[in-house]
Amino acid sequence: MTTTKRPSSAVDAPDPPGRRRARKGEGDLLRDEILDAAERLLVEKGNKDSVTIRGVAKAVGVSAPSIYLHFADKEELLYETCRRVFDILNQRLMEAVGAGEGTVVERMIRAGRAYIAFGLEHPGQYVTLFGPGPADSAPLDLDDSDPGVQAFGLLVGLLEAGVESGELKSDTDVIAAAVAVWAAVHGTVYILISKRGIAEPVMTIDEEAVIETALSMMLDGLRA
Amino acid sequence: MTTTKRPSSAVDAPDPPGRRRARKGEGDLLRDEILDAAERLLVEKGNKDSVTIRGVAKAVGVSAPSIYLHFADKEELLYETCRRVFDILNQRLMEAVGAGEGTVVERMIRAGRAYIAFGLEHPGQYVTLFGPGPADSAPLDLDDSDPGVQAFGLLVGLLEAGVESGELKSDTDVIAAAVAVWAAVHGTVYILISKRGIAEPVMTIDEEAVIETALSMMLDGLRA
DNA sequence: TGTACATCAGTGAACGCGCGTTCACTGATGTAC
DNA sequence: TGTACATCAGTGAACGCGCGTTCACTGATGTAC
Repeated sequence: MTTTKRPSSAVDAPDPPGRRRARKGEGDLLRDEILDAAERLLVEKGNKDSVTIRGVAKAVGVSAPSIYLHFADKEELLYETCRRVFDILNQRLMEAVGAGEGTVVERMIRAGRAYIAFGLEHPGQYVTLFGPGPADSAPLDLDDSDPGVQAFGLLVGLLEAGVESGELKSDTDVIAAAVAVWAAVHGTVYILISKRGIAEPVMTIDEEAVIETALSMMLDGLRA
Repeated sequence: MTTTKRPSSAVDAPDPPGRRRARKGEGDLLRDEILDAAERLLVEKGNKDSVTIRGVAKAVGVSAPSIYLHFADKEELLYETCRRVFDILNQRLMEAVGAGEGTVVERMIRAGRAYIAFGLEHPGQYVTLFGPGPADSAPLDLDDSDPGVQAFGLLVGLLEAGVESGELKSDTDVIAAAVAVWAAVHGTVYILISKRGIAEPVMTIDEEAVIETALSMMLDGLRA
């Protein structure tokens, strides 16, 4: 079956060293490989600045300028990488909230758990999404298609439903509460990520217990 | 009074362009100026990597190699900068907890408020202290002199006192609860910092309302 | 008080490095005739 | 079916830049005699 005319390169060799060049219509194949590699490196380094165009190219097994065939510049590459990840998070949140009905409180717990689980599974991507952006970044003009805006809207909607149904305190400022809830789950993810491997020698942290405490704190404070 | 022999330089000119050289015993003066400048730049850039040795030197009005007269390398400079900031945070927390007695819950509220206020006042330093460290950073071996360990101990002690006095739930896992509480206040600081200037066009966030909601959520969840 | 000297704070030039990006190119792939 | 050609994916070399850090130095300050 090895009917390739290509000389010595192993036929099905893993991509990185010596990949097959894409056929004519298949330019987007490399694009996806680049995004995969960028995401992988992001997880590994846990830091936007440590992901370099040259590093991504090397990971894919391609020359650095090839990246520019698919992305205008480094910023666009990182933006697309993050967007893909964010879309997955959003999908998970929507599944958690939507699937099976239950009370608003139950749905919020499910959403919170899904959010935290996602963060702990994808620490590198998470930090990139929600970590401190470079201070010089122009205040992005968000619109409704932005996945962050969508996720936040989901949360606000949930809180509004809870207030209406009487499950949550009637005097809740839903925007402020949404930010506070987001802050609580975000903080939990963040602290657990940061402290992995740092706190270990000093104390062991029961991640499950922290998550349960955080979630129940959150809801006891909101419930009517 | 302008008895200086120095020729044209303005006598009391602001430091940056053309500072007076330190006298013999006063080498530490520059050290402090360097730390001040590093802290200032950290706040401005909000990012460790954007603070450069050359930038700090320029801000002080001194050549880059001068930095090495006072710090072994960039890492040490940044570490010392952070430590100074962390000591201030710790002091504020201890003041908040200690001054005036009150119930454990009241003291925790004061501490939480002090923590959040500190973070919002010093966003650049805060992010540097608690932001994602470089992934390659060796798992620091912390000891009891570390200000982070001290602050965490303060929180754990407070929670233990609350459990003992009956103010907090008797089955509280104090370590997990301490992490969760820390996560909540950290998350609040972090989200409010990140969203300043980003969310603005889309929605205005009432920072005070968020803080109050977060603190009360936290405590309603812990209270017996 | 005057002078020679050690000490100390700070400098200018240079190093090697990795970065993002550009440019002119190569050579395989598909298409028109 | 065979050949000439356009298109497209990808490359190698080079650019200018800012970085952390080192090195041999300068010149003011204080001290010993």
